[in-house]
Amino acid sequence: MLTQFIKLPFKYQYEEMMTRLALDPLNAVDLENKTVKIPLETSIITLKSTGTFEEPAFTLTGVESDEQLQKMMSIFHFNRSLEPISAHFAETNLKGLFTKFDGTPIVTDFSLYANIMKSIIHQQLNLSFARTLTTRFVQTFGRQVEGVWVYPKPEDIARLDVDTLRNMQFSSRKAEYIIGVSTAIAEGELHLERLSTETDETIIKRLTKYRGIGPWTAESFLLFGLGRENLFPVADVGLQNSLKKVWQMENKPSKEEISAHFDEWSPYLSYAALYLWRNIE
DNA sequence: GACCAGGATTGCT
DNA sequence: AGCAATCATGGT
Repeated sequence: MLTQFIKLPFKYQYEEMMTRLALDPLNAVDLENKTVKIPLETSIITLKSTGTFEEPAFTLTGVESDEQLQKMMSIFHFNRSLEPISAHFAETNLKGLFTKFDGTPIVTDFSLYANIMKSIIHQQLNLSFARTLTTRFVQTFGRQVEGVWVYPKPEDIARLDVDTLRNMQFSSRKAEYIIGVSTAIAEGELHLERLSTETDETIIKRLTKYRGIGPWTAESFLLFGLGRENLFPVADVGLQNSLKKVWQMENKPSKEEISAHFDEWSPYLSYAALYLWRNIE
């Protein structure tokens, strides 16, 4: 396919989104040229911004199939408008946040397996060390396509032993989780793409059966793997801290104090979470 | 040096 | 069902 041209009928914070992507050293982001290279299967697709916040426009090069095009549209939230979401939250107690961060999309990870691995690695670690570990993981076991790092295949990770990861500063428990989940995927027992058509509840139930995948990781899969719109990880400390700030509280709010607002924020709970995270970046 | 971090599991009441 | 200890290590 030739170059694709895309125009969006809604406001979109491309530069801000790119800056967030650039926080992960594995992402091939070029802020000067406003491009990012995305590895899909064996080819690299380049996204470039040619528009503005008010009138977003983009070019896509390297797309080889309609399926890849749809995948890109989905990853970057080009296929659904952000306007109804802004309108919805303008009537809620998060109005200020949604004014301030208007046009922030949910950008999903580039592969479902990458999402799960990244989440397990990030569990309980501060962001900077978590990124170090993730980068080390990908650059040791993954591969490069046209200069862009790609996560390894589950089969490759399934073959590792715990000590290999331990020597790379993974805890043995984290190493067990990573190898165990990768093994289940490699053997076909856990098929993430097939699972992705199920309901949120079913997916959480299925995923949390595996050692190393708890509620936080399962919810992260729904939100940043699949881009599901209506969930709020109440157990996430970052969200608790953000709400404490927004509501000007002495202490972090309890799960009950948070979930009391779910009716008000639904059916876009995920955006509430995303904009709250942005509030503490 | 304590305490926390975009948690999860295990074992104990 | 609910709590506490445990896990490894870097950041503050």
